[in-house]
Amino acid sequence: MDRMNTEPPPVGLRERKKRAMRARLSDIALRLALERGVSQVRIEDIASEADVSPRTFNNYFSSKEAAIVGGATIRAEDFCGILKKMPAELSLHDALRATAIELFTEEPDRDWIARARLIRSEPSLFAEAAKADRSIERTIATEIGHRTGNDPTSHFTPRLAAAVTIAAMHVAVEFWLDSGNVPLREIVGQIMAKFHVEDIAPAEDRKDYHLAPSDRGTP
Amino acid sequence: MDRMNTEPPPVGLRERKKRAMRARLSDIALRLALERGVSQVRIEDIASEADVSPRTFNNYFSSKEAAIVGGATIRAEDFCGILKKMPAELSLHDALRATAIELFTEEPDRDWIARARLIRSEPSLFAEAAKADRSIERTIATEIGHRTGNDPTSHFTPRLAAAVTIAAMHVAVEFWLDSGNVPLREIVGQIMAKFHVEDIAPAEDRKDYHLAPSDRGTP
DNA sequence: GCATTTATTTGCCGAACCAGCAAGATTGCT
DNA sequence: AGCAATCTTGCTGGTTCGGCAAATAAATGC
Repeated sequence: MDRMNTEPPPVGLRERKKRAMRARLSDIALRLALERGVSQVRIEDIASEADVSPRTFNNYFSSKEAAIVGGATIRAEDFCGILKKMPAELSLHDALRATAIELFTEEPDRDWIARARLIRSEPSLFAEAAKADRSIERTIATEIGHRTGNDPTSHFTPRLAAAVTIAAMHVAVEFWLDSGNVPLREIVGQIMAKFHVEDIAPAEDRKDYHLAPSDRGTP
Repeated sequence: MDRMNTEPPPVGLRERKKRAMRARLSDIALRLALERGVSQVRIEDIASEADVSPRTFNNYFSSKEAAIVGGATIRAEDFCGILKKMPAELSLHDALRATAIELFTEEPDRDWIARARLIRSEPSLFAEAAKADRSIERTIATEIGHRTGNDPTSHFTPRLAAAVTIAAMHVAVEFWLDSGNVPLREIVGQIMAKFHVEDIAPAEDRKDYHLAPSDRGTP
């Protein structure tokens, strides 16, 4: 009866608790890492601050590095969401540039900045972040392929566009971290204007890599 | 007197043994990982095959992942060496493209291919490789800065050029691994032609931060 | 040569990581 | 309230990885 509205649509209370715990562990991990340095943080420390057992921590994250980085691992959908809304008239590169800029319209908050700096200063964190980036790149490549009407499996253009875009955003963030108080979106805009990825030319399709029908068995 | 030629210039016997051991451990690690899968290889296994103690393994590599990936970590100097020799008349992008192509003139051997595949299939290895790539990227960025006559610290162009070039080479390799028997250098050439990084324009130095007069015209 | 210095190998150790397992506690649904 | 699904937790064992110091090997000096 009156329960109809109270239904747990995508978010049951259980799911929310789970996400909250994940976020909390991630926050604590980040804070401790900033205070003491990554190597001086033990899983036990994080767990005890969160009032859970160390074992529980490992149910959420497979390493402290994953916890520290993990909070920032939601961007791929954002990017794709924005890209999807870009008018079809735009060239691929213009669309990507606009997307990247829009992704950073609001300036990052303190935590995001601190995390970004930390990731770039600690190789173990950088490695962890790279793992995440890999799947992000694939997601974006798929979306680009969707937009340009071809499949990342048989054409490299989507993959290339995704890879260079991500690389450019990384450079932008890194440069921004080192520079003064210029808005990040400015730098992103400038950097995305400093290079150019070609949209796929329908003519030079799969002809030049004669790998069309066969191959592509096991990657 | 006659000692002048016999001096141990870069290579003492000690140094050679060291490198040989490093290479041997790396080879064994790779082979075992290919045979059993990375997670089924223990440090002890590698060490015992190499007839050294496990402790010694850790003197050479800080993890088995590092050992597996480590063999392929010499490329930066190669790239820079080739880039240095590129005629100054070439635009930056042309130079980078030519460098990338030359870097892959000889087709990779079996081991290289196997390692490349493995790295791309195992996240832990991919992460390790990413760590290495980071310093490679910096080295290349410095070299590019040297060529274009500006400092990666105060300008983002060298960093951007390095980052997108590396990203492109990765895409090329990955695509090549999945595709038939097209020469790798072909794919590298095609991919490097699908995008373009601008050489730095001496005019738009650091001034244009935060004024970006509708970005320089892109044709 | 032989002694000295310098670098490497090794064993021993301990702190820490991390996943499987099964019991106990929570939550969701009816 | 009762039942099923899920989450938490302690326990555990295998593994990692670096510090330390003694033994061993290589390079240097005399």
